[in-house]
Amino acid sequence: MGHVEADADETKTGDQTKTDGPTRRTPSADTPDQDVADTESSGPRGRPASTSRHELSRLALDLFARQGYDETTVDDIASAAGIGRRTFFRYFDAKPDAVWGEFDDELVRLADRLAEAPEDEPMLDVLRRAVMATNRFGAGELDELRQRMSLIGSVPDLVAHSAVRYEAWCDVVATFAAGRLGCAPGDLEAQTVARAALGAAMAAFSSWASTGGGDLVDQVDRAFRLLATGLVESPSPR
Amino acid sequence: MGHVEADADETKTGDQTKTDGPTRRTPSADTPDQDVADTESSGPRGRPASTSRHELSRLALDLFARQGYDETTVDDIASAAGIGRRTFFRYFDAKPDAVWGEFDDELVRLADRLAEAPEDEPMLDVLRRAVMATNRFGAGELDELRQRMSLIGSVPDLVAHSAVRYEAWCDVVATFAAGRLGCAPGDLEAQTVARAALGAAMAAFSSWASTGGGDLVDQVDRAFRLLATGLVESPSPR
DNA sequence: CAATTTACTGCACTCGATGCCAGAATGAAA
DNA sequence: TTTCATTCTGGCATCGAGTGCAGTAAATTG
Repeated sequence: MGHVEADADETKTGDQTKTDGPTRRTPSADTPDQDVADTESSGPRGRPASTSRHELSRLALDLFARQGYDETTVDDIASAAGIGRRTFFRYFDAKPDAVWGEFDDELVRLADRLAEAPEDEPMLDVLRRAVMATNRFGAGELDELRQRMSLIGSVPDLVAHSAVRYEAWCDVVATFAAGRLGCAPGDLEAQTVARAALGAAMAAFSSWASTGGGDLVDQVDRAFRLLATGLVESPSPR
Repeated sequence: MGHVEADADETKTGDQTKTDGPTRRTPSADTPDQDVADTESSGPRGRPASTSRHELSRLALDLFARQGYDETTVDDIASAAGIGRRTFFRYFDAKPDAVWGEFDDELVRLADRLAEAPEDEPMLDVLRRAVMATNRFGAGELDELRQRMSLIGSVPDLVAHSAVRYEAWCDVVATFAAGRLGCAPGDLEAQTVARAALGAAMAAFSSWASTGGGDLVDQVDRAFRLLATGLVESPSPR
């Protein structure tokens, strides 16, 4: 059970996954753009957050790179950030989450792109383009991304945790595929498409993160083209 | 006594993954076939194990089904089995491992089948048949398997842990694919094949475990055929 | 200043996991 | 029988992740 929640009625009130910080919007500690407020000068109401999710993430990543993931305790991260251990868990549900930047945001973007695609564009083309599009990063972010992906692929604890994230990704794709195929997201066809697509994306990431082999988006492109040709090298590719 | 192999510098110190019990061979507690020993009756040397991996697994599975995975502590399992908590961890590296029966054995069988396949049989056909073959279970085992897979797919902790197991599966397939494709197992092509195949297998399991939809082997068959046709329904050529 | 709102954090606790080590149960050699 | 080597057992202590609770700190508004 579990996987695909086909319905739309959102009965669950729970605050789902922590997306930003203690409440929801980053107060100002990270992004210096608070001019977008209402007409009047009205900062957020209560005590301002002492750090930000992104700040913590960067800090943690740094420690992981230096002394290893398992050798870095949450206490280490917290005290390095000048906050209490308990506060760390207000920003992240779990230690591994610090490695997954704003993954949830990317999920939403992916879903949007899939939904926007013209109906007559072949399913796998839509998927390929959408995944490519959601993985275009600026040169500045690329290094950090590579670091994240490398960790995620090598540290057992992170490999394990990644499954939960990837399953969410899968759900998005399965929902899209189900729409195209005219079946339920949980059906074999939609699930196969979704999980195979996930496989292609993971292969691209894996190969990109380990060997410095070229452009990430290009790897995604190649992996998905392989998928579309039944995993046989096509005679006349690009 | 198998291959004792005294000398030869044994660089691999780690006892790899616990495959059977405290040492390596099941003493006798579970499988009543010890006639394979030498001519003489020579039971194992030290104190006999008080239970077996399989016994513990069944017991744990039972508790999980009754009170839920998270609600069942290792202490619960241990005391239900009449052993100490510490002893549980002699049989299993971690709590989730109790749900994964003899997965490692299946991995070996898969690798064997892949290696035995004739060179001229198409790669995906070999994969499809091999996965199907390693998933034929007797009626007696099917219920337990369904229970396992259902847990693995629904309990977050188990979903997470599954990634580690599946990665081992992927490695086997990637090695095979690399041989067929003439590339390294870590290359994009082999990785894509391996992870897409894993996706197909997972989709089959998922769909089989959730909906009582028919035969497991048949689901595997269909998922892999979808893969081979570029994820396009192929009953009638377009 | 008081009230309100929001964030921080220490404390206590549960549970998974691990190292250490004494002890128990067995077969074999002396 | 005694002794020894071998192998499994399991209590104890310890660490780290994660959580509920309760109290505190900092900001805005009136």
